[in-house]
Amino acid sequence: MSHTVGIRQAQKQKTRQAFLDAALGLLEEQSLSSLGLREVTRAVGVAPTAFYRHFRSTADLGVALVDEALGSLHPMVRTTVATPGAERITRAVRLIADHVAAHPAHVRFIARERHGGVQPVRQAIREQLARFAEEVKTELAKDPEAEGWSDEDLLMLAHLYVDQMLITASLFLETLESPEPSEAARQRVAHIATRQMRLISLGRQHWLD
Amino acid sequence: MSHTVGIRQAQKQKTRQAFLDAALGLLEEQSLSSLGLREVTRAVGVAPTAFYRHFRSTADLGVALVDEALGSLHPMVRTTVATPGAERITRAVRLIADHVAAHPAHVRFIARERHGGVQPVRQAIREQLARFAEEVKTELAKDPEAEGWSDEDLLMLAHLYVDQMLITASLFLETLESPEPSEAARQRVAHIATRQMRLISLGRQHWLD
DNA sequence: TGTACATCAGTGAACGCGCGTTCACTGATGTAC
DNA sequence: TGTACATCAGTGAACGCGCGTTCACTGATGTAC
Repeated sequence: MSHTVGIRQAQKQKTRQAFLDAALGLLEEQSLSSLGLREVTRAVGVAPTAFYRHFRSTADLGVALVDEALGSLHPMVRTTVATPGAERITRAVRLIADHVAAHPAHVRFIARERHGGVQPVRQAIREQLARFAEEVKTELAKDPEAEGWSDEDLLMLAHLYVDQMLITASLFLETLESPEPSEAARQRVAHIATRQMRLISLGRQHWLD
Repeated sequence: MSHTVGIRQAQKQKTRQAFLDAALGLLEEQSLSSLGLREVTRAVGVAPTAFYRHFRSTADLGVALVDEALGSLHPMVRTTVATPGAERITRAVRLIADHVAAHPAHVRFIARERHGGVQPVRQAIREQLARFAEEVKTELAKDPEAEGWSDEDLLMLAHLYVDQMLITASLFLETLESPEPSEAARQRVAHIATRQMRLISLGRQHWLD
């Protein structure tokens, strides 16, 4: 009764994932526009031509990586922003810190390629970030504080939060990249990020004064 | 009496500048980590080996580009932030819009390589941005509004402004890159950026409440 | 269950090409007298 | 001002190498009956 995927298709998925993992590893020290197809296949341990069974080009692989890196993050961001009161900022900063610690290569990839040299990948990231902004806007709109706010202003604020989250993620990343990664450095970033978001929230509270 | 540079040195400077200009052009559509040495010399119209008379590597050239792109911007940022009152934000947004319109390739380069795949270039950009933040902090400290603020909080705020300026610059850039660059799109970015900075300023005013 | 054929993920050889770097060079510019 | 030597920005040939892409292939998996 239960439908199994088939050995062939399962194996194909596995190889595809191996391509994504290998590429992500190689992209820690270079950008996508210099990533070679043969380099990736070598890291996976297959023939160069096998690449074409999965992706048209490294740009195509890059777009797949964008979805992997950001696709599953939407519900978590939504939930975090939906947290009421002062706890929202604390949770947001912790979410970012944990996510960077758990998936540093994904975060680096997004930060790097957001303005990188491969147009379709930039586009894919821009679309994902626009989705995040829309979702943050939707959650912010539910706050009592959102009363009297125009849709336009809420979206402006949502973008401010999303950009701020990205900046914070990239600062956490730098603490991991440093020769001597320290808990103290992470605490410092968390401290600054928390206060920057508090300052923005304060601005929000007095926006309609 | 006047000291001329010498024909040889003047010619060398001219060639060096041709390298920088050519590289900047090529970097509109790729990132530094994929920029080839031969590609640059071909664009300049000299032999590949001439490159080594000026730079050790393309990474070295990248660092030179960082200084060219950001080095001369410090006095302008200082003056703008020193503007008192509500005019400060208007002037800052106009400064950014004008700078992006005048030097789009420089702005794109900085946005792209800030998190790019070439460590020395990332480092150079980080140092320049830290200088900007310090300078903004110094100017902010002169405001009456800065009374009661700790140095740490002023620097936190300065970073927020600097990051915000970069985000705005990169949004102006996107309006130029779009297939149909419109004055309306630029106005929209200016409008949003102005209100985002106003919101931050509002937060600043109520920080010590 | 068994057989005969179709599909298709991964192979391996081959291609032409542009890459970064080396080296000894040339000839205009600079300098000492 | 003129001469003899030094400097050095740019040259051009040569190198070994890895690149992306093509093609016909193999053999395990899937499917029809």
